[in-house]
Amino acid sequence: MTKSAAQRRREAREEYDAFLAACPSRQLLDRLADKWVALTLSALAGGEQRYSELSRAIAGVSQKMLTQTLRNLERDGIVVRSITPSVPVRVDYRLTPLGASLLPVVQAIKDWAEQHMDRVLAARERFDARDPQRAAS
Amino acid sequence: MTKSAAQRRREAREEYDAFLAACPSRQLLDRLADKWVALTLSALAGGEQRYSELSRAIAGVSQKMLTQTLRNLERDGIVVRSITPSVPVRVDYRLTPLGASLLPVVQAIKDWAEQHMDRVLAARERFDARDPQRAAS
DNA sequence: CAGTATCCCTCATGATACTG
DNA sequence: CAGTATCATGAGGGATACTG
Repeated sequence: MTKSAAQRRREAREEYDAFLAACPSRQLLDRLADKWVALTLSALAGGEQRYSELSRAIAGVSQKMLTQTLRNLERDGIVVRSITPSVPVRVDYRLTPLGASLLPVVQAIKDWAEQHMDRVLAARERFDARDPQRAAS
Repeated sequence: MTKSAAQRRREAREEYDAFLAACPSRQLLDRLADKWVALTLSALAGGEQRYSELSRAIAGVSQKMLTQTLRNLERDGIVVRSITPSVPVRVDYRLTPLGASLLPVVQAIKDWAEQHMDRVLAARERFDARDPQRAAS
C-alpha cells in the first residue's frame, strides 16, 4: 500500500525543521528567501524565457547574479535549461513542476511588497517621528 | 466617494513594481525575502512571544540579527514591541494586522523548504552526477 | 532580561574583461 | 547570445564585552 501525498507531506513536515540551525531545510530556506529568486521565478511565470529576456525583465540584475541564481535553481530542480545550438546559441529557461509549485509562494512575497508598500512607508514615518533614535536603515 | 479596498489594491499593484530596480518595493522585497524574517514571523504565529523565547525558538540566531530583524519589522509596522517595566524588564513581540497578513506568505516559504527538501536533494544529486563541473555550492 | 556597542572578517555582490 | 573568469569592495553577520 502506497502512502498518500498528504501522508508523505505530514511526515516530511516532521522530518525537516528550519527552526533547527543544522537542518538542511534551513539552508534551502536561505537560498529561496532571496530577492533574485523571487524575481526570477516571477519572470518565468509567463512561460519559457531566454536568458536575455530575463536579464531585461529583472532590471538591475548583474550577469553574475542572474547566472548564479539560475544555476542554483537548475541544480535544485526548480528550473530547466534548454540549449538551442544555433549561431548564436539560444538558451531558454522554464519552470519544472517542482518550480511551478514554488512559484506562487515566492510570487506572493513580491506581490505583498508591492501591495503594502504604502502602509509600510506610513509605518516607517510614524516610527521615525516617534523615536528618531532607533530609526535605522 | 471613497475608494474600495480592492480599488486601492489594484492601483497599488500598478504603482509599485519590484521588477524595477529603483522602485521602493524592490528594497522591501529584499528585506522581506530573508531567512530571519521568515523564521521570526513563523515563531510569532502562535501569538505573543518574549525576546528570549524567540531567541530559543530560532536556533542559531545571534542577538544582533534577532534584534536587527525585530527592529526593522517593528519599524515597518509588521510587529509590535511591548515593554513590561518589571525587574528584570520583560519585552514581548506580536504581529500587527499588517504582520498577520504577511505571515502566511513567509511561512509558506519555510513550509515549502521543509516539505520539498527530499526532492531538492534528489535533484542536486542528479545534477552533480550528470555534470560535476557545473556543480557549485 | 533584553538589549547596545565594537571589533572583525568572511563572503555575497557588483564591475570589468574575456570567450565559445 | 550567453555565459565564464577575475578582481575589488563593503555590507552582512558572528563573537565578545558592556549596561539599564
